[in-house]
Amino acid sequence: MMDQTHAIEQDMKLEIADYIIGLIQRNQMAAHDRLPSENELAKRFGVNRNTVRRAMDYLKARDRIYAQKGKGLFVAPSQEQIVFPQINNIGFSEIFQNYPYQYESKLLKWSLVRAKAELSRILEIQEGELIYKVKFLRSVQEKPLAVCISRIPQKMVPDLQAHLTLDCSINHILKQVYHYEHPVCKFVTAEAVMPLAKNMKLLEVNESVPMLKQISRFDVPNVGPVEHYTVYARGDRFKLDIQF
Amino acid sequence: MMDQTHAIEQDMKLEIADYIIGLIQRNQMAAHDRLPSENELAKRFGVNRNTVRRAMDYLKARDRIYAQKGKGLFVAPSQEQIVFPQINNIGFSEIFQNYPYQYESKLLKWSLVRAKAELSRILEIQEGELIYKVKFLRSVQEKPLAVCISRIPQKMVPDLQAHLTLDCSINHILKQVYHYEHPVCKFVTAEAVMPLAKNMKLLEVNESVPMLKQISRFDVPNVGPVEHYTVYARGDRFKLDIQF
DNA sequence: CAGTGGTCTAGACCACATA
DNA sequence: ATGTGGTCTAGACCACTGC
Repeated sequence: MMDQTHAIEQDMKLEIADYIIGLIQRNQMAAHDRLPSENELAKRFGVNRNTVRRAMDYLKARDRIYAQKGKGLFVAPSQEQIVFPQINNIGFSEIFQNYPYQYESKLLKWSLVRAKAELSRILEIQEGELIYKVKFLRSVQEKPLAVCISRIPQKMVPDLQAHLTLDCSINHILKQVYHYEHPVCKFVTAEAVMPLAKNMKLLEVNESVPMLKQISRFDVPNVGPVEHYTVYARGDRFKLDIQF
Repeated sequence: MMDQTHAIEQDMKLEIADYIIGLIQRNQMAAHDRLPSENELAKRFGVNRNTVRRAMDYLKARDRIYAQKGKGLFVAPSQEQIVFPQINNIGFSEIFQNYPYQYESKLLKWSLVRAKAELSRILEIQEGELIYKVKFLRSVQEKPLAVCISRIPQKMVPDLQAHLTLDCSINHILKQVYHYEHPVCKFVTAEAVMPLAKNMKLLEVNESVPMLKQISRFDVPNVGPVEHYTVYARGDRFKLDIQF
């Protein structure tokens, strides 16, 4: 079962994980095949089930396997990642108009808050000014993909809440209701982070799936900054693409 | 110690983690302050030390605390992240010429391999053609930041190994030795992943620190694709910045 | 009902740091 | 020598699945 001359890993977890990865890479197991149960693996490797569990957690975080409670562990399929082109004048809703994926955007909540230092700097407003904060859940193919938070100065969109519907698009509202030009992205930052507890449930991920966090600012031409936009996208389903 | 009327978290780990986050956010603990030991926290919360450990793992992955073996747990400072501007004609070495950071690039290994399907498609060569694969470790302020892998068709850089030194720059070699124009980035993809076991030691991170994985292609003007470039950057220290 | 993954307790040994 | 975090064993209970 195990290599007879395996290197002293001194970390049973990685040893077990490597063994499973080897099985998958050598095509001895295909996508959605069921792995031996945790108890079975513990017996075979002569370790405690807790050690097996840590190895499985490692593999889940790296998207090699997935678990179904009561059923078992399964080999994860090669992920079909959503490639998201980062273009400076286009948003989620517009991207997916040209994609063959079933796409859905759901309004989660909105609130009126006061701008703190960092936010007021980026939006070029005074600290303490009122800001609409609107949170969306974006899903593709019925599976959640990203949590997005728009922050827009109230003075630019008075009475915004009157136009927020369950499946509204901010860009659409800015154009149709407030008659702004199409906002343009001035910058994006992207970083890898671990999910916040509150987003784990929304995005249906466990705590070990990495997220791509993006912060951007959108301006209306000849008007100025209109939107501070934060995206937490599932790392296993989302890939940013920048063309030059 | 604990909230008297705390919500039933049904997950002691998150409850403990939230408590520590609260301490930090309310400024009751400052950066580099020492937390109570794991045994102490276990006593206070009336849970087993294993549960405390899982809570601490959660906080470490999110960069709220760090551990020192034999010493204790400490509040992590607000991370000074390296902001890396994604511009289409500039590489690591050139970026850091204009930064006040102490920067170092170290050649880890090189090898000559055959191109597989995906790689040959991107570099627009035949499958099986020989490719130089060169691996670097980039460090900033004495701390490792990213592992970078360059893949360059052998026919474009014959005898490359003769010019590889411990602190060489690929762009510099392409220009000075092979007299190419400065390569230009045609595209970049960025995604969040968990670290590979082999990169964990190099980058001095544990398995729960997310990585920003970037793949890009560089072309020499009027010549064509020259380099396939993969970067695994520490999520806690690296942020991508795109200006429009 | 038995088997599965998810969470937790209890206790052990190690390597490392500090006094 | 004591205390720390890091790893592991042994065993428990739960919620869920499928027979």
